[in-house]
Amino acid sequence: MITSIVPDHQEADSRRRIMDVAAELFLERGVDGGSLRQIAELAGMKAGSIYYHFASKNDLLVAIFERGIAVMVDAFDEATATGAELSAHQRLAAHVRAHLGALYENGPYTAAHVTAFRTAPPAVREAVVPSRDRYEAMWTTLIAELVAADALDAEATDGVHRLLLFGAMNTSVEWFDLERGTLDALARAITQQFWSGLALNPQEAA
Amino acid sequence: MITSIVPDHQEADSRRRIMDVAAELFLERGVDGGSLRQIAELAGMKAGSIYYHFASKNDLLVAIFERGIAVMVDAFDEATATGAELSAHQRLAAHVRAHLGALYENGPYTAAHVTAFRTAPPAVREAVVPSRDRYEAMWTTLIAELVAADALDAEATDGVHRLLLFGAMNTSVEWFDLERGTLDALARAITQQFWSGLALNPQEAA
DNA sequence: GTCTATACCACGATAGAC
DNA sequence: GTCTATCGTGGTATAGAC
Repeated sequence: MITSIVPDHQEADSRRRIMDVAAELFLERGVDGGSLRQIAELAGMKAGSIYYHFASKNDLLVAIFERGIAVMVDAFDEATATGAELSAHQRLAAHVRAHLGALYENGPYTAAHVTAFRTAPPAVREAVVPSRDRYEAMWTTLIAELVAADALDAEATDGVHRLLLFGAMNTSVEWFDLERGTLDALARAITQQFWSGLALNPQEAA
Repeated sequence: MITSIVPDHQEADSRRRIMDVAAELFLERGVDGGSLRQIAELAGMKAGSIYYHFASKNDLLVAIFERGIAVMVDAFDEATATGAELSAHQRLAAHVRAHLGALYENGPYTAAHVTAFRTAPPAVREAVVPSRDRYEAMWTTLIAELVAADALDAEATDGVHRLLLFGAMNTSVEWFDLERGTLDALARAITQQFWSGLALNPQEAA
């Protein structure tokens, strides 16, 4: 095992370890349910030491939520970045899959953000709102493009259907288990429900 | 104004008032964010007095969640009870509207259950699981009937699509505002998305 | 049925040694 | 960078007067 030559990475490592265990705890027990004492214990230190890395619990929350949003944004960008020519349906499917990947395949940050945000202190919520809005705008743009390409009903542009899609994707953290199903299958189910619904004879919808 | 003849309803009234303000508080701030001191103040009494009506905060939580589930169950039953002959699409629409009614038109109980359940203590969650399961079973049966009537894709019977529908309906408490939109319109949007999707040319879905 | 008073504990946060 | 020790606050819950 080779020891790094640069001075020492303890600070960055510890900061990250705190965030990792804290995000997991907030995801499971909520903002108020996860205490700094528990976080410290899981991170292998004492509660007071956390304050070397974060000025307050609120600061730690903001850092975690911002990271959760950054993970979503990165996933969105990567889904777009495939050089291939994609159909409208394929584009939507790729972004749904990417969002689910952010929720389940890149640490607990996005899932913690989605579940714990609503009970965070107002100051924390306000701090991350701009980043949240930026991610939502990416989806608004995507859906507008699909509508403009004559792929989707213009009704989708009013935002409600985007929010319903978010609801379906995000609430999956309450019941989806990676060990009992694949993300690809879940993404297909969500995309299908959004795209063409489940009716055998859709025209029945008077 | 006539005063009741029976001894006095103070106990039942106070108990209900505590539950009302507590449900609202749990809905807004989460289980740990709503303290018995705040609840007592909103209910017009002191914290210690709550213990005359509930043995513990957990007991209060269970009572609130159970009531939230009962409100959903009642709404479901009433949606079914219309004597009229309904098409499959109309039946689904009626039940979606009823579920939204439980979330928004019958007090904060169902909304509190939907948002605060996940961070409640394990003992509380376990206590209400049977009631939750009973409500979910009602939906499972409904969807199975729609599938059997050749109205829905058999895929809907695996449960995933029911959970996605729940996610779309329940997450609306995060963004839907009764003063800026009607429940009827929201119910139509959700039903349409579930039933026939948003694609103009669904067959594109390869 | 509600009050006052209080026990006991866990919380977030700070100060200063090492 | 982490520790120990501690402060002040606010949490749930209980006892007993009224």
